[in-house]
Amino acid sequence: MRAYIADIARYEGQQVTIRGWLHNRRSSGKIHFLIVRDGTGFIQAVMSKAAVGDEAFTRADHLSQETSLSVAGTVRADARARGGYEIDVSGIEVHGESHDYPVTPKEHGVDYLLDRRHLWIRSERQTAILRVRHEVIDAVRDFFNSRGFILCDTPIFTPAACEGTTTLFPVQYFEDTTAFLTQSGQLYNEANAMALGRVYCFGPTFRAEKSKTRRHLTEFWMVEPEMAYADLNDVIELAEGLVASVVARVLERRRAELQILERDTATLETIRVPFPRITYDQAAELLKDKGQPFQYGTDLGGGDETVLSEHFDRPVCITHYPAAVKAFYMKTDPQQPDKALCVDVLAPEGYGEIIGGGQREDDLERLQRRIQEHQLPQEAFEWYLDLRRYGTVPHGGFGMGIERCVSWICKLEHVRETIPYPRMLYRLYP
RNA sequence: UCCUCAGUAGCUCAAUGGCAGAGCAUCCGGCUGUUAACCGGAGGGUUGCUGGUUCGAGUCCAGCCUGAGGAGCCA
Repeated sequence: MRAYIADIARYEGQQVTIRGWLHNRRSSGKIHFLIVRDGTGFIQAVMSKAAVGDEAFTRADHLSQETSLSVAGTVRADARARGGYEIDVSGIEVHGESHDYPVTPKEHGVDYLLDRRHLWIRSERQTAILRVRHEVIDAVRDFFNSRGFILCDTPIFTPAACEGTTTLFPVQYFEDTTAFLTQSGQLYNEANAMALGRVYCFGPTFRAEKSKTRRHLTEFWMVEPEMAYADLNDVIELAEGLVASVVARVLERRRAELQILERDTATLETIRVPFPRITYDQAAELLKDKGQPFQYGTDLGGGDETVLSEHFDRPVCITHYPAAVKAFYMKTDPQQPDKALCVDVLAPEGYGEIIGGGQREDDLERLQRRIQEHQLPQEAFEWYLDLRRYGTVPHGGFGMGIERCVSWICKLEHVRETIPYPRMLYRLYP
């Protein structure tokens, strides 16, 4: 009977066949220990000479790492085994040999591994991360779907910049114009929200920033909800609910993966809404108290975010940034016109920004003025301005970076391990 | 674009300006409970590239290439 390793407990005492790959092998004269993986997990298959005979035993002498094979045998509970079960082998069928597999059980450098990312993802650690990624994405979808949000995806090819063209990838294909790869679904999302009320888009995003840091990718995935008839407080509550829900879901369903990653889950268990909220001004005070060199009026830098996110034991919401450092579509605060009705959510443990969003400018004239101030071509935004011409309402939303979120939940050193094939400055292969 | 660091066997790394080394991987042999198994043996090198200093350069100097970390910018 075909069985998956993840379900192996169900088959105790039964004869099963596992179809997978050889992860590692240890041998002595009359016994082979074969670590087999099938994508759902790892299990040790024990092959003794007495049980399978000399010929079959000798044929297994040279099975090498990542040989694809089917292993038939009896499932046996064993306290010595990781996972609690082993398979006593009765027979092996090899499907494809594998010689000199490049990713050995020993250490490798990052560059070496990234050049072999298509093989690296077979490793226990990488499969654990990719399962957490799957769970995060699944939890995000469930969160919005269960709250009545409609998935309404936005285009990848866009005619103009969301916030200027300097960090966009140009595409030469369309007649008489240069297209760009999207850096946010934001503007289209606003149109969708005026049609469907509460919407979200979820897709790849492209940033042509010359960023070389552990929190940047040139191609990453972002989920962006947008709500009609919503103010900044509604946006913050939605963001808090999403983050808490995603963390709870991963703790509920992917504890084994977090354990493989040696992730201390204590700091994740405590995450409950509401999150602490501070204004930009309070953040500036806090940075000053902590001796962080910080120029009031500028955006928070990576180091500033690290200091702030280490100060709180859960994600922290930072609101009311200076309008000057935020995008043109951010609504300014009527109480203090130099500040924007925006929110960034910083993940704890030094991970920094995972969410950015806020309330959008819903007044036609103020929005036109902002477009001029940012020296953007108004004709490219006429359709966007229509949203203010035909039944404008207060509305808002945010974007959450999936890779940064996964990186924090798994407590990784670098976001490049959170996506199957990372795209970075100087990294396009494989 | 700028700053810092790195590049030596298939991989991870050593080597005071003086014979190019180890562990793992591979191959051969041994071992019936191993957990990155272990023990013995063998093969494996244009020290990133170009030039310079020197009796002698993996090592010092200059330039270049490739990568990593960070800055700016951002999710």
